[in-house]
Amino acid sequence: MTKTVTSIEPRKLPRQRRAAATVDAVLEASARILEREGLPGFNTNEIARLAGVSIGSLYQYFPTKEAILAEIVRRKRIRLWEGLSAELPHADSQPLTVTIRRLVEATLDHQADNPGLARALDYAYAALPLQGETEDLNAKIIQGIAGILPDDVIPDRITAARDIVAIVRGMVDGATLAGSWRKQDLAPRICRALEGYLGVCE
Amino acid sequence: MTKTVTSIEPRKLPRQRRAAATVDAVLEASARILEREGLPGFNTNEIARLAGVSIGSLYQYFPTKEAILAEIVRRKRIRLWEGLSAELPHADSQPLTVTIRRLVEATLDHQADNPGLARALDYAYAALPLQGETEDLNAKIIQGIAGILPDDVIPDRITAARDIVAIVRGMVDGATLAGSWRKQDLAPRICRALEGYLGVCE
Amino acid sequence: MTKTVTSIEPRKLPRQRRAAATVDAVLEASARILEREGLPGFNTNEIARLAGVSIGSLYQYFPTKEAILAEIVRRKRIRLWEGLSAELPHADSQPLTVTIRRLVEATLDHQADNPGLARALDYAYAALPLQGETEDLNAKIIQGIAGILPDDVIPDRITAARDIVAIVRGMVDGATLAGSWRKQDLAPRICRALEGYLGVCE
Amino acid sequence: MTKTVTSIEPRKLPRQRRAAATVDAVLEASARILEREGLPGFNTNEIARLAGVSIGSLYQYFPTKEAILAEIVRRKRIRLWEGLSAELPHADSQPLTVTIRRLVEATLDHQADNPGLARALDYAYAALPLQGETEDLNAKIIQGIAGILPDDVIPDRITAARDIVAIVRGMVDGATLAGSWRKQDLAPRICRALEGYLGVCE
DNA sequence: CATGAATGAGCTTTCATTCAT
DNA sequence: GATGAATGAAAGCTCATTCAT
Repeated sequence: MTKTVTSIEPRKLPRQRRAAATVDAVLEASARILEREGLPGFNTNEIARLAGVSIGSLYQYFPTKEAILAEIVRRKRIRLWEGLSAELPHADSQPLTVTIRRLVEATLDHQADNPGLARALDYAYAALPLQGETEDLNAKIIQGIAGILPDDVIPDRITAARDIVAIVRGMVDGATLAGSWRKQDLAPRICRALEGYLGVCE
Repeated sequence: MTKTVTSIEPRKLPRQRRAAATVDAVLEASARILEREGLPGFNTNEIARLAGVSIGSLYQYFPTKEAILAEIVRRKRIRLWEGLSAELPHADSQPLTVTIRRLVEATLDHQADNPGLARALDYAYAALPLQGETEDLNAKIIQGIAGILPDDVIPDRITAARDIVAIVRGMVDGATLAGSWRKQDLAPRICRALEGYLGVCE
Repeated sequence: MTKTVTSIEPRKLPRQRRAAATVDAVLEASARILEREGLPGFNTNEIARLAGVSIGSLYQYFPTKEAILAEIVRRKRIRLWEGLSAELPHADSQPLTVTIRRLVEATLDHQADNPGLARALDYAYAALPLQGETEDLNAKIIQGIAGILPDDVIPDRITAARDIVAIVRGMVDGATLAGSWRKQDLAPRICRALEGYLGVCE
Repeated sequence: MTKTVTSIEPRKLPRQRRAAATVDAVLEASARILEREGLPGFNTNEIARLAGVSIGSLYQYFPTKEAILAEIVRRKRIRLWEGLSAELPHADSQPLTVTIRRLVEATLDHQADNPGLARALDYAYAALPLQGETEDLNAKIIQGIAGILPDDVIPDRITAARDIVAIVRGMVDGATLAGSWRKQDLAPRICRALEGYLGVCE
């Protein structure tokens, strides 16, 4: 009758510790499935099964399966932002290339845990009507990167920041797809591309 | 994903013109759906409807829905390879940066028609048990690019070629996601990154 | 992605005879279930099972279970209107009480086949976002009845027509609920109420 | 519908005031939901939420959701009977039409508070394995009405009483469905029908 | 007693695929 | 060959009810 508008926001916050464990289990199982099976294998029954949780419990906390996806993205973004923002304050006191390298390494550290996951999320991401906080985090990341760029050389720093993110994402996804990678191999290659893009190759 | 292995090859070659038209209609409809709705909206009933073809006819030419995807990828790769291979012969007689720019522009021309499609295919691609010809084309593209790289500066030319493809892919996808792009804006940015990566910034 | 707005209209018209049989089977099974189990027992799995049809076939023709309900209502209304409209032309040439009696009898004939069904439909009816044709039929029925009422005595003929329908409906539902009824018993009682309402008791 | 027979009686009498408040809150919330969403929206989780009571508490006092429904019906019947029985003693000392009018007005007063509720209850009513007290009240109401009917004119006073109830119910439901109504408009129309039915139009 | 997390049967609906016409 | 009706496994999700805390 009165069709409730299904949002993508988590349904209710877990008040008891037991509930938080359930939510975590669901998210972890989801991430694993996403990584192993990709988007096509991402279904709530399988998630619940792997999480060792009843399907009903899953839906206590997430109104739709997209909401699970959105929460994974949100949590990932939070952690990525934590990693990046730790580096930004030092940008003033060191050469740009060093800051860049630090940011790339932070990103690779962040991806290293579950490399396949990022690809699936990157793709799913676009399809999601992304909610406030995650969008804010994205903006923050872009702004943060834009902030370290020298405004005398870079005409449009926001576009540049977006390009930087795109380059890193593209290269990490590519490397992941081709097999596995080690930070010490991949990071320098990414940095070369970024430095070239920024015109700071010496 | 883990499914019973069915051939992904097109079921039978369309000998008659009518049949070829059917196949084309299916592929075009599929591409449109993929572009508009992404992988989740990609279903055979809808494809048949949009193609103006009965579902039965669709299955005359494609044994599974993955086969449709594979054929789209195959055709796209063919065209991309056509675009790229036309530039490669001139690589010897011109500076590397010129060749790079030509290749980037050829790629952007190729993507310009249906910008959203590439993202979906890139993602779907990995899930597919890729068949011979398409894999060959991928290899050819990588080899072709590797071939123009100076082997005195680049230690591992195959990896470099892969990175180049990844950078281009990443930046085009990023630009597509952010909105629309114009070749004359995007190409120089991509080239800067590539040149930096290759260490040829002057 | 693009959530198709689910209407209540039948999904596609059956083109082959086989398909029409499927649709009829679904509607018949639905009516039987509605009659026997009421609204709570009205579920698509049970309907398909009783209809001897796969659940998929059911959804080929009806986008939602409400659409089935709507179609049942629509078909019932058509038949009721057929029954009533056959009597209306004679209204001029006979006393009002005779016309009333004829209409009541036509209604009882119409209800006699599946007495329980009407109650469920009457209730479900209100919850349905009723579509054009059925609403039109309702209006026609009200208008038709209003048309036979003497406008010199009845101030608001539309309200009167609605009251008449309500009285008949109420008494038939009541009689059905109390057990079973015979037309020759029930019709005179209904007519007495209607005549009293219209002020034509002699 | 065909279910394992569970008692429908309230689970335990609320001895403390707090408990009575819980029961009342549940019943009020249920009524509101029933009125706004109808039978399909009537679910215990939602009821508990709207009542501001935990689902566990709800099940302390009502063994099943049907029990809630039954209790609502029971309380409504009690109040209706209170309204009606206040009028019955005067039946001897006044004309039948006056008594009828009084009873109709009492009924309308009773319905006025929550007009939509009655329809849902009337329908749900039939599905319920009605328990002793409510059935008694129904009988009392019928008997009470039958008692005021002149046995010289009305052959079967029980049937007549049932018809009267059915007419009133039908007309009130109809008026409610058509929009809202005012007692001073609706009561006379109902009375006309009843008087006609009873053959007391002057 | 109250709470609310958890359960899972069961409902609605989709969609890849087959097969009679 | 083409058609589209039919299929049914499987996915998404709800909700009555229980039970540990």
